[in-house]
Amino acid sequence: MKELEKIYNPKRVEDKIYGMWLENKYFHTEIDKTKKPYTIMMPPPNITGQLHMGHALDNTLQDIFIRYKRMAGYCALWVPGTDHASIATEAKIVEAMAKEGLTKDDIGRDAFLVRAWDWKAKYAGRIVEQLKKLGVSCDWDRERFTMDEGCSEAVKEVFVNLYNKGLIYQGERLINWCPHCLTSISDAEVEFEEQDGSLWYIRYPIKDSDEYITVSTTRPETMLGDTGVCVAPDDERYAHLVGKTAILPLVGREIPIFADSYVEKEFGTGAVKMTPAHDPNDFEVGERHGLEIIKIMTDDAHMAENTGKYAGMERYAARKAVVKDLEEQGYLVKIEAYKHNVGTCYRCHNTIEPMISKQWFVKMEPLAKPAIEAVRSGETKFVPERFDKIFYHWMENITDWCISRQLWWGHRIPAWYCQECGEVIVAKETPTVCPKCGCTHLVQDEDTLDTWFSSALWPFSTLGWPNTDSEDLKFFYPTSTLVTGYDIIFFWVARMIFSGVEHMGKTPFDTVLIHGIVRDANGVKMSKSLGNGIDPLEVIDQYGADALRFTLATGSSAGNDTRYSDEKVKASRNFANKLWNAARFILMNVDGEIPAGLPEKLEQEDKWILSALNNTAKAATENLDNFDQGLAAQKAYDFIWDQICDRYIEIAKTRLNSDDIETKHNVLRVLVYVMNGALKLLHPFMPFITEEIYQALPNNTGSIMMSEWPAYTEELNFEKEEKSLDRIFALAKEIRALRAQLGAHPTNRTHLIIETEHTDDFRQGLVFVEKFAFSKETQIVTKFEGDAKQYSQIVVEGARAFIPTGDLVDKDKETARLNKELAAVEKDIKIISGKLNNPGFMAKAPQAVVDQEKVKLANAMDKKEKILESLEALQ
RNA sequence: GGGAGCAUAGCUCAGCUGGGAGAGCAUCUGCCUUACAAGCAGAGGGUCACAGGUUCGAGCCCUGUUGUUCCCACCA
Repeated sequence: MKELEKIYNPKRVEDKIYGMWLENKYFHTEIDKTKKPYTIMMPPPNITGQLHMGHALDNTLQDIFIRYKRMAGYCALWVPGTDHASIATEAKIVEAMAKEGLTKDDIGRDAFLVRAWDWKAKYAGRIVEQLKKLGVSCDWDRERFTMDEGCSEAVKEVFVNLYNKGLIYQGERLINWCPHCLTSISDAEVEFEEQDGSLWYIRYPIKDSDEYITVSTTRPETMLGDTGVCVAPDDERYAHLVGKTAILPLVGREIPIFADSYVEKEFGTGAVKMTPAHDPNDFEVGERHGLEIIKIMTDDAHMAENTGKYAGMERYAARKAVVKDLEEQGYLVKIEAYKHNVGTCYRCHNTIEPMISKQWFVKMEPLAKPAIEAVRSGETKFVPERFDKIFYHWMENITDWCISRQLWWGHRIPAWYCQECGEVIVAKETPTVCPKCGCTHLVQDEDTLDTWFSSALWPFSTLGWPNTDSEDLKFFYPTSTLVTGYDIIFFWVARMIFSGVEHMGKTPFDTVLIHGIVRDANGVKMSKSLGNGIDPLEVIDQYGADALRFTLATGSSAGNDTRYSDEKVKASRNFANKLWNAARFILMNVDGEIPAGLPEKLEQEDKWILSALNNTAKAATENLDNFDQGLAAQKAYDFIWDQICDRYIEIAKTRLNSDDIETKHNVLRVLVYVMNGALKLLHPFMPFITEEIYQALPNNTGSIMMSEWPAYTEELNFEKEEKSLDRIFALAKEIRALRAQLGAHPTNRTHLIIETEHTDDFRQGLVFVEKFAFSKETQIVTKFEGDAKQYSQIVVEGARAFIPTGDLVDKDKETARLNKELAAVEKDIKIISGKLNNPGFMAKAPQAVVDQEKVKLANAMDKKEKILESLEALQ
């Protein structure tokens, strides 16, 4: 006999088991052409990151599917890795350097990169270790990093490729500039925030006239860069001014007044100041009308030297100063309070500054089109489906992607400039001579690429691309399932899809499983700044990884947010403990060797539980195939708790107490078989405890994670036994309810007569009828012949039970109970006969439904009659 | 301005292609029934947001309304 602790202790078990899995290389996958591939690429966490609930959810889901598929016979590969996260990491390093009183410029690019790689070495491992605590079964031997050699090779290949096709270009355009991170960012990286601002009305004098034209703006300081005033073409108020010249106050610059349909007459004064260097719309209008572009701000959002007395002022200080001067000089007409949206940097949340700047861009339209087509054709499916709309909308309205970043940490742009002739050379290998002028004065572009540029290639760069001969690439690409949150559909999912289509000719995954975000118990998004985040590692420490995983898996459904609460984890922890004790019970009864496999002779209750397991396996498998992991987990939970623990184990006790060794062994063998099946169904959700128990059960060899998934089999389908046992349970349940209402103590065992056509079934189940119904000297008859007046009666489908009233106590309570039952059954009868008397129902409802209703009615009538009998007997 | 999700028991949520509303937690009652009190046996509790419609039949399908969350756009 094996003694297990009374309370399951995940801490004792989890690290030990994870180590065992690693040691045995169970996570490692090699190509096995006898199997079908099932591939998942882990969304690489940032190396600066700490494991948070979002990671826990995302990786739990992936682990569930990869473990399921591995057991179900697929060649299951899960590739992990980390992302260099250029902007986030660089910010952290700069921050750390600031504490030493150093800046990037102080130490220079090379020394900075040394620090960055040190950082990577130190912190990439941290999040990996944290992931392991969750129990993830990814192939760590294949762990990748977005800046490792292979990924870097892929980045260069793609850049050169797209450049040669004219899909990457360099241009002077208006971009989003983050004055804090000191880099450009893409449109997708701008987050708009509603802010209380003002609308300033400023009048600009018209040249050679006493007239003014009044403009309105939310950013008065940008007037220093104004190069025009625009009005609506059909605006009669200003028609006479179009073509004239305005004089820019404070600056004195002469700027044209012109018309463009961009302007809406109704807003403000209907006249708009144009600052093409600092406003995206103005830039576009300016391009149409050939406006001069005057950049008036520095990279750190201070006023540039060309702004005269304002030069060097921070942008908001300059705003104040400009407004003050305008007011003093009589140009300020009025100020209105105004709510508007302000773009902020998604990393640091500082207000971005639109600026004209020379950057590298990816031309999106030619890439977006085939990607849209691929998804439309069903090559990649979103789960839930509705997310394809978000994808389409974004892809259909996509703007060119600004990919250059003024950062040092990242993939340096493979472009060189000839210092002699100005030639631009884009190449994978560092060029030594200028192909145009032959000189050797070549300088590489200082900028690096958007971090998402490399993650866009993740599904194939991790499989060996650009080496197209890679066997891994051929076997595992396209991957199967991408599991990720809806918050990065634009940043990542869409870009992986068009990259896959462009470079591989195939979308990178079969299915994109989208999940929501994890909120706190109050439904508030967990965030660092709010401090309401819950550390998964602490939860694991307290309740175990299995409990956390189970909570996340059951609490979330595709596309929806989920709330985390300790109560839920506690419930999962309790479930783990329940399972533990069920296993403990089995092991307590194992004394020495028992034969492996199922016994030849199965009792009806054995068939019942085996059939239930069989059905559970079928249903749970279907759920997993539909990505309804929560439903699958729930089914395993219900099966273990309700069927195994509450019923079968109770039933088994009688045979376990038998002196006959074969009787005892037979039931043990069924118990072990059923427990094994249940453990397997639960394993993807609770890998640790299922492994621990699996290893302890007799005759099990190897690891549960490499065992075979329980598939449905006709051999274990026993409908008759299921029905028969369900009838017994139903009857016992009613008897218990009666007893509870009458306040019968468990020690007060009653006599019981069961009237049924299924006498054999009940006789076979007699011992556990008595156990569940707290009866004694139970008789089973086909026809009750006693005096009904002396008995309480319980009626279920196919059986009726008689308990001598003398054995129980309270007549009034029982009368009340029966009256209540009577009312319920009468209500049923009314509803059902209503249906059956409805000609429409009889004519149009399917025959099966009609038959079902007829059976229900007959049962209900029968029950009513018997209740009336019982009531009468009580009087 | 455009779009999407959600609204079911006190709380958190299930509810498959329409066929008499479920779970966990919480509450109440009774139990230390020798695997488990992190447990066992019971009980109470819901006009499935509202209003129409389709249907023999609607939590589920359609239309509208309200509330709520989110995404996109960004009129200076």
